[in-house]
Amino acid sequence: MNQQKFYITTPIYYVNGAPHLGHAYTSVAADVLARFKRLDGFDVFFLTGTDEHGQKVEAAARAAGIDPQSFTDKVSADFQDMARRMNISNDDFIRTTEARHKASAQAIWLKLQENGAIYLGAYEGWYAVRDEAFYDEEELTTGPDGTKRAPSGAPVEWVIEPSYFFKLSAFQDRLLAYYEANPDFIAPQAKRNEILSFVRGGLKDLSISRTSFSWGIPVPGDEKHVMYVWLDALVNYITAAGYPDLNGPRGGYWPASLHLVGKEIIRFHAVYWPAFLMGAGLALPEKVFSHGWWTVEGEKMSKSTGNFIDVRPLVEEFGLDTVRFFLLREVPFGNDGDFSRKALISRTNAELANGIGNLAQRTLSFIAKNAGGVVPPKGTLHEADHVLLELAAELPEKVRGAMSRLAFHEALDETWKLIRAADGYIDHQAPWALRKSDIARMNTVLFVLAAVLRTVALLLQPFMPGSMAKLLDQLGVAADARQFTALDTALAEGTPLPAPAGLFPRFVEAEAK
RNA sequence: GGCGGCGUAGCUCAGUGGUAGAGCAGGGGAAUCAUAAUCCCUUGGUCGGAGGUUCAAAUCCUUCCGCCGCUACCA
Repeated sequence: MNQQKFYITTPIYYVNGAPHLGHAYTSVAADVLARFKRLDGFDVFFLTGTDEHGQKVEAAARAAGIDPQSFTDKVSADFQDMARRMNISNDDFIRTTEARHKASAQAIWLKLQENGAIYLGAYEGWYAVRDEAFYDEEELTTGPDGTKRAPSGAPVEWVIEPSYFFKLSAFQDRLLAYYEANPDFIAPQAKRNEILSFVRGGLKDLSISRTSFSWGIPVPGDEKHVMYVWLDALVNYITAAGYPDLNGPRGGYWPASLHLVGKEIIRFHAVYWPAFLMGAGLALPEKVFSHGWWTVEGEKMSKSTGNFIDVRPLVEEFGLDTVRFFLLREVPFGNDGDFSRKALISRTNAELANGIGNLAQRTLSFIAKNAGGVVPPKGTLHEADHVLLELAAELPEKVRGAMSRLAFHEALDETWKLIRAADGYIDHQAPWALRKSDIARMNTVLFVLAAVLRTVALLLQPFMPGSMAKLLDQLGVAADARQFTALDTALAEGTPLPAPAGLFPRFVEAEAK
């Protein structure tokens, strides 16, 4: 069987700081999509990793008093720990300091050179030796003695340094034609508009080598230069597919189906990266999706306030699936949102504890006590049963549609409509009354509820893998019957069920003293 | 300045020409299987302001006000 391939990536995270909520968000979103596609029968390759070169990393290592490689080893390990603790199902974790990546980046450089997309020129600008940085004319101030100074106060001088350039300007028309021919390449729409406007405004050639520091991949044939970090970094996506040998076991995954990125790096992925690929004669990714940023308790996360939050303590306190759910439920993907303790508690109590948790508990404990602890026999279906089952039968396509647009919150919203409908159904059918009057009818009602719960649990697996595995266990669904194809088969009557146990405890905030 | 987005119930948002919607929060009632969870009913908006097109506008046009994003070579 030739499965359809789905290759999804997170950005590789820059190791000059520790992992925080923003990184976790991208990874969880990518993970949910990867899991969804696997359950839906795709051959998925899911990549994440760390971006480890560049001046900032070199400086951060120096500040920490260790060599850059030891420094990046440490920070990269922390990102890998976060991925593990968030239950991220990546198939590979790439580091740009790995030999396979150096080989790939140098190979693509040579290809670009061979294709005439690279030339040696000079980068000119106002440079502050003290800051080791270039500044724009507008950023400069004039000191009391009439000399130009950087915003930091450091003196600047006009520096001309040799640099290799990528002929980005030559790709403007081809990029615009590509955006035109592939209207969904950049999403959401507002970001596409920004990129279109940027590219239409004219592209300048891009300086793609540096001589002012050495922590990077050497330029082949001119080792005084290291490669510009973004060229180095972006290439990771194709390195993982085996480049320069795309005939290997993973070559079939290229081009990537989806690059998930934060909105601050959309340009690199939607302009530079496709241009590099065009220059190297390689296929372009199908889609780049830019998601929004989180504020925390209404405050922007920033270096100056130091209010970056690590999700790991939150996972300890609230549970992993609760945090995963909240991240994708609270805010439409693509929008900015606010992460507040109050919202996390009220959202998860209302929808997890009181919603699916309570529905599962009331159904399963009723079955355990009154239906012999097996999936009850289905009798004749009434109108109300058909209505609810029909709603459940329509859910997979609704969720699939939402997921294809990366509308996670919409997929969850549709699922919760069914959960609320099931709560209404159980109240109206009142199996606790049927227990005394009509056992066959009671069993039918319980069967319908169990069937609906199975549909919900199967579809929610990507979002909350641990909790939904528990729920499926409690519904007696075999481990090999949890792919989405199982949605087409009926729940087996008479299957013995284990004792039910709570899924999502209600969170009660400890009284402040 | 240029380009783009947004402004709809207390909150978060859906709704792109045909009698204003959802969830949460608020109010009233019911039920008791369940994690005191659930169900039913309900309060609440001159859809940022003004003008225009149309038989009909939250939805199209003009203008004004407010908020936000992009406007490249640190990543």
